[in-house]
Amino acid sequence: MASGKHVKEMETLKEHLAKHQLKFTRQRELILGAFLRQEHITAEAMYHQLAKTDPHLGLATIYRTLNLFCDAGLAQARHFGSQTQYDNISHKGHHDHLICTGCGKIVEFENCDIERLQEEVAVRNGFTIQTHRLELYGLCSRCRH
Amino acid sequence: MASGKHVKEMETLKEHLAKHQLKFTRQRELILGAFLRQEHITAEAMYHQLAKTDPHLGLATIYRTLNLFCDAGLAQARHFGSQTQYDNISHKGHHDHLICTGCGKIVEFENCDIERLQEEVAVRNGFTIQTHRLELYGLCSRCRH
DNA sequence: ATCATTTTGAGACAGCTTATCAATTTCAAC
DNA sequence: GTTGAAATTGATAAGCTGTCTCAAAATGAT
Repeated sequence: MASGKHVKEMETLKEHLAKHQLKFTRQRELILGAFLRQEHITAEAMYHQLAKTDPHLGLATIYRTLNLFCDAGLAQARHFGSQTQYDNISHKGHHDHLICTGCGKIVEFENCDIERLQEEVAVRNGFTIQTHRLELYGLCSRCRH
Repeated sequence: MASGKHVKEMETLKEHLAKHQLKFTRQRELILGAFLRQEHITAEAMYHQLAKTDPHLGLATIYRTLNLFCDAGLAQARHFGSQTQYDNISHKGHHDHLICTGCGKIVEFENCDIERLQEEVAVRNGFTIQTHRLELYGLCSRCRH
């Protein structure tokens, strides 16, 4: 099928399936391919996205499969607002947000020093970080008057 | 009423109410008092807690009021699992969270260095920080096996 | 090809949160 | 202190996400 792009992840999935007596299906292959193209996505969004090419792919199957990816260590569920975001673990370059409470403007940033300190905090508490979320709320220069 | 314990927060609430043509009610005062005694709580938990002394306080009112506190900057909503936790902002400065994606355990921490770096990022982008949210997701020592 | 086992799809169902609306409360103006 | 427009409340209905159910289909070892 589709090029040798996501071979490593496909292998990870197959290993997980084998280890748990689960089967490799057309749907699981399809959903993994679509998932790996995203940085993060909701089940609903993927449902609509895949409906174009696969109208009969059920929403329940997508939920089940994304949760399977979490078990296999390929994805990570994050609850955001009222929905669950499934983050692509293999996708690096995490970006954090500065959010203006006045006008809603969002500025993305990255800061290695902060990430390093986060790692220290985690280790000190016996945690292994998978992902994180950092949002700074405040007023941008325009809104501060 | 209840001692001069949460005067500052009560003032913050009253200012917010005045600014938005909202009214100061018995329920809002009651819920704020109960809320400030917690570090974080769910609407459901507060409902049961307050039911002992106020059996006719509606769940919808608690949700509405906790969301109001978020608008007023007294609370911050955090979605975990299928529920929403309302964090008490005023509680000892600001605490961030280490969240175990395996068992749901939450460890709170504070780190001045991270806060300082956040401030730097904000200044560099012309922002004045009002509050922030930092959540580290990963596996705790037990769940890592 | 056979067949036990797993998976799928569609919809029913369940948990958490918000919307609805008549009755009540607040509060500013008398 | 009354009055009355506007906001709030409580009870419940409705909405949204996500999971469960189960008959039909697909998988994969033999």
